[in-house]
Amino acid sequence: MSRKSILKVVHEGAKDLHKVGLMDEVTMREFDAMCLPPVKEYTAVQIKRLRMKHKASQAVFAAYLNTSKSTVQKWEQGQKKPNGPSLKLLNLVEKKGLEALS
Amino acid sequence: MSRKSILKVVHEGAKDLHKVGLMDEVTMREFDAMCLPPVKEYTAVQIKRLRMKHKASQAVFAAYLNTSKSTVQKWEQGQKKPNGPSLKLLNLVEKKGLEALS
DNA sequence: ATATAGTATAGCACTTAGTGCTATATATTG
DNA sequence: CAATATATAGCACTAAGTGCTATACTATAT
Repeated sequence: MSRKSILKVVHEGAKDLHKVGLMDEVTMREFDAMCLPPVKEYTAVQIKRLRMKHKASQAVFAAYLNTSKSTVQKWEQGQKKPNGPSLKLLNLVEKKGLEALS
Repeated sequence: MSRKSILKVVHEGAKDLHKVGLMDEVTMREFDAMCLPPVKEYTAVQIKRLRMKHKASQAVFAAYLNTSKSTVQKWEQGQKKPNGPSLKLLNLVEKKGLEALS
């Protein structure tokens, strides 16, 4: 059994506890946060591939992420690395597509 | 007729053009980007309200946004303002809930 | 009553992402 | 050829972000 599926099962169990009233809302939220999928990091070329996969120019891609064109350029050239929230957005794009940011 | 609905109608028309083949994928993406909903700004207290509305502690909220607890604190105290990508995430939370970031 | 744990506020020092600008190169299209 | 869109590149500045520590306020449990 993979580590991932173990987490999933435990999480299901926690949701049951919540239904029965043994775990309140706030604690439940805490638990959910601990089960958040790890945020993946990207290399410069991976970012570029991700963008082109969605047929977006640097300008358009930047618009979706609400950042500047030059920032996207620096990511793709490896001059700068996207910080936490930016990485989160990149992960969302990979998982759910650009439209998920609309 | 509101400006918003005008944009919506024009956008629908563009999608039709796309279906008929008069507008290619790339151009379509450009168009979509221009129709992106404006990203709303938040005051310190608005950020705090948004977080509490979702029954999340500062630590949990930070985890969802993939940022640090102290950054969330500074936002809520008005010491710092969330940058572009962070604002985008806050907008997503308000529109689709915290779970949308999973 | 007091100890414990979770949460929130506050301040400090440092690092680096982010921004804006300009310039150049290259397709690509009219 | 001219013109537009796109991408690469470098520079200088600002401010967000991070990590840390300390304090205070709950609320719950012992």
